[in-house]
Amino acid sequence: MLEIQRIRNNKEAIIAGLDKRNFNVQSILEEVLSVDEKWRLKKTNLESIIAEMNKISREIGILFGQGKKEEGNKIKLQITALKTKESVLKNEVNELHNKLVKLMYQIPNIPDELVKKGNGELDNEKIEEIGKTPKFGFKPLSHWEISEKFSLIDFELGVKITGSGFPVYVGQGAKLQRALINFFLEEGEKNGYIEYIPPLLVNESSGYGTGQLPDKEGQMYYLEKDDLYLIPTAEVPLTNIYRNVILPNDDFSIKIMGFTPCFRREAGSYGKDVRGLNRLHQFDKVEIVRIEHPSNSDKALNEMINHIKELLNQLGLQYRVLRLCGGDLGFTASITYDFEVYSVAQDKWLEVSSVSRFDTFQSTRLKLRFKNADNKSEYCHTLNGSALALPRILAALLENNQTTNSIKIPKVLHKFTGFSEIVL
RNA sequence: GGAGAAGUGGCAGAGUGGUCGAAUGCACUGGUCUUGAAAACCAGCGUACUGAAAGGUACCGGGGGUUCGAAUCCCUCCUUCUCCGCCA
Repeated sequence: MLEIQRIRNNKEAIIAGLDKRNFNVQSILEEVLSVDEKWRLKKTNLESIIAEMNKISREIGILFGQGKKEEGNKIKLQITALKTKESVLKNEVNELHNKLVKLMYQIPNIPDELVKKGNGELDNEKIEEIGKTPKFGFKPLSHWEISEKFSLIDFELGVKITGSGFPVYVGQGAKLQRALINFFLEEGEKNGYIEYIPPLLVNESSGYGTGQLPDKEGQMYYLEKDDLYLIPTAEVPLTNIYRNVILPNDDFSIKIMGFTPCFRREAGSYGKDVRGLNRLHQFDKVEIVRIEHPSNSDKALNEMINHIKELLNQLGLQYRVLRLCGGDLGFTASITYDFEVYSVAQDKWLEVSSVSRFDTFQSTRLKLRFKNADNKSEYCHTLNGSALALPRILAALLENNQTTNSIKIPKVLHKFTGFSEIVL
């Protein structure tokens, strides 16, 4: 969430920034400021009453210590009036604070200067497009047709075992999947990321820490019996490693990654969007996360972008990079670049990665800080990105590398798959 | 799952109702001494909110309660350890 100081001091800039999201924040901000002021006033008031009570209590202690019981009991009466005042004020302060937090949780992150105002997908800026559209001498099949033809993925079996959106990878399909995971992890390692295998279920605090809660509650699977959520992305457990952490100095750059399955309810999705591997309830992903000094977060973002481009280059996929407009930007991000690969058979761009900088939006919730040169704590910047999400990469690989009787496997994967093509 | 014990500052470890934000040791930082280092000695050494500052407030696993007053008593949850049961 935004720092309250920032709201106090930069109201106009925040309004202008959020206008790019078409988010009219003016009335919320005004309410925040007025609640904040009332809250601080009442709190000061309350604290001075408590201070008075503490003082009297201490005196009572001294009197009792000296055996002056009667005098002590006499003073006790002074406190009764203060106590009533205290409990009333305490309720007011709590109420105001809850109200304040609730309001603050409604305010999304301020978009970066580079982010353009826009309504949705159509207003995203294309930054670059790399690679060529493959040519076929025949009508290319969709990946779900290929999966069936070569027995790589069994969607119906998934329906039988669980339900739609839970595909079963079989034989060489499974191995290809595993190869991609290994390839992504190995590239991450080359780029200095430390690998974690985190829990796939997280508690409520973790959900709040990275911002999935409260605004994306419906998107996550929830286990009521144990009060736990299935992770929608490894971002949640990975970033929460650093919840409530104060890094000891200002010289740090934390690079971590993890492969996990991801679970998303995707309520409301339907039709051709969910066909095949396009949108799943369970999918695999390698996620990279960085914790950075504010002055280094832009550099980190660029490194991440280059890292992802390199992955796509090595896989030989045609792709484009988009900078999301304000309207399409996620709640917690200040800037996001989406990577989309082109699927010939579907004539469609498929999102395979999303790299975001959150500035201090997550770290304020996480209470993730570092000690600066003056030994004061400051909030870190957090960033994350998919490197990469598997299903759509697999879809594009199958579709773009098909011949009439085989699938060619990109060279970089051979050492992981043990085969260079899949044949009928 | 059942029975028991325990959770205190970076670590170790006192404190079982009153001036305790918390003894002591170690670690760490600064200083004295020394050619330098070690040792010794002296001093400092948690976080957050609020305030111009002085100060105030909160925090002894989390939450709630009793009390004029809680690290200390009560309730509840979490975690760790020991024993039993079950088990990949």
